[in-house]
Amino acid sequence: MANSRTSKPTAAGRRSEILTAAAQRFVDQGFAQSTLREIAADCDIRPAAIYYYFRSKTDILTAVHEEGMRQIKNAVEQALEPNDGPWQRLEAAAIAHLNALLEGGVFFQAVMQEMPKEPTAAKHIVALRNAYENIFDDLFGALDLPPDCDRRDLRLMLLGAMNWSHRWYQPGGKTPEQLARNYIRFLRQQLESTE
Amino acid sequence: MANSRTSKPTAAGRRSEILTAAAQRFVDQGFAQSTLREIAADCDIRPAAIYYYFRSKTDILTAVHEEGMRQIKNAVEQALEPNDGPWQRLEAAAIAHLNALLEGGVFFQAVMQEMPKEPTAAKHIVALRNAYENIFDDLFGALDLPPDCDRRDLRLMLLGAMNWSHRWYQPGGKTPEQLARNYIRFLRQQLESTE
DNA sequence: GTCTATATGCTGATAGAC
DNA sequence: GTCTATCAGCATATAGAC
Repeated sequence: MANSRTSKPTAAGRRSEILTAAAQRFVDQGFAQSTLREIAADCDIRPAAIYYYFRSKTDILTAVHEEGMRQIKNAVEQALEPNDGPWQRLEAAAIAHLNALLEGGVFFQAVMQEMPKEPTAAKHIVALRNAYENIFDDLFGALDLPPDCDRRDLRLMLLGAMNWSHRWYQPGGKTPEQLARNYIRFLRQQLESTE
Repeated sequence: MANSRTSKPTAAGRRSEILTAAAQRFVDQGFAQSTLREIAADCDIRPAAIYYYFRSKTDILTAVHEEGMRQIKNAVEQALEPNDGPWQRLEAAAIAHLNALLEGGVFFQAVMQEMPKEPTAAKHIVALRNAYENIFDDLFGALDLPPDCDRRDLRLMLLGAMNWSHRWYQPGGKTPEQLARNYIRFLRQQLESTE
């Protein structure tokens, strides 16, 4: 990584270099097991230099979450075609979500692994996450479903199944896209049996 | 907890007292953030005394997993009535699983939160978990499903949705039983559309 | 503005007392 | 057999150099 031997690696890209290294460590080892020393070593700087760019270790995790949520929101919104049907739109969102989680950048993967424990940071992150999940709320709201069918439970089921998949996913089997299509298909029977 | 002021609290129950305190801490704070000092304080013993009962901190986590897997296997197997239909049996297993995860003892909750990272311990735990998940493999295998329906994906979807639920679950809303019934119902349309 | 030498406290674990 | 005083090292973070 880090083709940082070009001109001045300082200042501009350094902060994002630290952020990427941290996100990778958090994904691989978890937050608590990742030390500032390791992260600094990954960036060829001294541990204490990190404190010029971030106020604390928790601050780094918070920044990782912000970047991860920004990326996934973009990815899903770009995948949505306004003229598609509601099920197609939901499927497109699910594919984008699962692709980002299983094969995308480390930031969103880090998001799904561990939240900041510190209360104020946690509250901030939860708000970001809710804003993202609202996208899925709208997508489920647009479906034509039987009245006894709890859309919230449906959404929780789909997102839960997808989010949990990064615990067992191994590249080489089904692709994220195939997996997402299947998950959607399983739920879609619900609709088709009423028509 | 710990009505340990009866006669000799030593030796016999002490190991399980440590194990329970550790499991609780792991659930509340995660493995790395939980210190032996805290666990010892919970049991009114000195930190180093733990080493009489366990070889290392990782050993404690491994023991917690073993106990958790033992408990969930028992709970699910006892919930299965041999004479019920395949969907009823699957539903009963899902209810038992989700009940244990969301309202049951701390051991199974700890299991779902964090695996041992040390390779040999991890391998051992993965084997235990596979043995448990085979129960669900059998339950899905007994269903009468369309041939193009991948049972493995179905199982992964159901277990993923359930396992993820302990990230957002708050007592007071839907009960684990209601939730499990809904998850099963969403999948079950699959069968009914073929009959 | 950018980074470093260094402090302070806490960690898991050991060697050995009762 | 049961438990404790204590170690050696690493954690994050600060005060201050360039």
